[in-house]
Amino acid sequence: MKRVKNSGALLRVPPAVVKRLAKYLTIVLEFHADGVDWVSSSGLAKGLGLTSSTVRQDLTYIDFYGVSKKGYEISGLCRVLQSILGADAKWKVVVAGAGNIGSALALHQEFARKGFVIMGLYDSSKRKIGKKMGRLVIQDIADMPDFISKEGVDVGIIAVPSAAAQHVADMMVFAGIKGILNLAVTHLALPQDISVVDFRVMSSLLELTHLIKTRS
Amino acid sequence: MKRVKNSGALLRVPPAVVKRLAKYLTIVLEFHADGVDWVSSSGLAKGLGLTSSTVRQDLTYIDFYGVSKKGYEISGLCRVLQSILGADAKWKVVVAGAGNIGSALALHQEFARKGFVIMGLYDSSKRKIGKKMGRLVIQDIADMPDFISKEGVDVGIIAVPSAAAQHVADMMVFAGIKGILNLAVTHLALPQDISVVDFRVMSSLLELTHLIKTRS
DNA sequence: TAGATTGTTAATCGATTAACAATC
DNA sequence: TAGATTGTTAATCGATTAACAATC
Repeated sequence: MKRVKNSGALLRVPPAVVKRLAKYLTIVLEFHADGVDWVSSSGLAKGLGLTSSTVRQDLTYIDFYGVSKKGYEISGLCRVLQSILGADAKWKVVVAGAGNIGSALALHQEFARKGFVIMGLYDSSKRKIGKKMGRLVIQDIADMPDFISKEGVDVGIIAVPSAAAQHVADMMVFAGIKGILNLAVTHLALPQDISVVDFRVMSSLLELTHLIKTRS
Repeated sequence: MKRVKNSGALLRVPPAVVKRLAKYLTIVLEFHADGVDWVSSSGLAKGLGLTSSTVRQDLTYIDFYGVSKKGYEISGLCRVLQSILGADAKWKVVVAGAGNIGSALALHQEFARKGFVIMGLYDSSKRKIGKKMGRLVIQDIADMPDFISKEGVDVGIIAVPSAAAQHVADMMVFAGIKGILNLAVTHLALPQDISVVDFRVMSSLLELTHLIKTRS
């Protein structure tokens, strides 16, 4: 068992692995909270519905080593996973679209606990602007770009209707946003250096109904 | 160009393809609403950030044929995609967990428009039970299983805290649910014949922050 | 006809799994 | 020590892309 993985490079983590690293982090945080100190690759696998081989292969991409016969030390694993995912930093976030889902995310307690600070909630509807949502007041979306630039907001969550999504994304990018979580069904055409992750409940539901129709 | 694809079997659609079929459906419905009649594989690819080769390969799995030089006839493509995804049927849905996100999904207009009928919204908090959310009244989660069985509910959306998720899922399965959309961070251990799709905003956000940290 | 676009095959690329020496 | 579990390699499996004859 050599002390250097992948010739020490730790460069690009494959997309499929990144998706799972977030799962490892959540389960390992739970173990940590429960006072568990060590976990094996098969323990992680069982908790997440994976194979132990996949787990060990995945952990190959992070700068952390297990111990023969004991497994992985949980607090260290937490720290390294948080670091690689950026979960050890504070992220400034704005939400565009104060409909049911946008408002729910803006109020979502989990975000604050995990270092995502919701700085603003925006909408274009005169009827909504000025309304209080928890500790936030819904702002005019026309004021969003200045706020993003001035505060150095990192992440924009797009929860506006499909037809407005590209325009809102363009506003965010122009104002200097670094990444976008896109809840709208529209595909966003954006510059290469802007990170985008799509998050669509309707797509997931249709994936589910297809599975149901074809069983298993 | 033969008239039969994949020796006419049209059996299993690979998971990666299923995920994209939902995207094809949304964009094709938009085109349809805009009065467009035909779309080429490169037109679809451009709108979704894919290659035309991927699009043609994907459409190989559905029982629908394009026409040389014209592309794909949109209304027919809609119909076949809806059929394979189950979007042409009505689905009975319950939501467990009346927090911000559960309530937002229960009120989400898009669901009703797409054939997903929210039949009930459940919570275990005495403080919430009885409260009105739009046209729904929050019910005691203890009454959920009977309702699922009696009404033949197809899909359960789990939006309860992590610690309760497995228990709620077990209740749903016992009552005869067919599929679960899991918003909780916990991995659900369930029988093989129950379909599960995970849908986690925190995972997507961490995927995004990792991307931001590593640029591109 | 000429040109655009399909469906399909084959090649490439990436992800997962199996196997096992190293090791604590 | 004996046994459990790691990290790594190689084999398998699945997904994407490239190329092109068929065709309208």
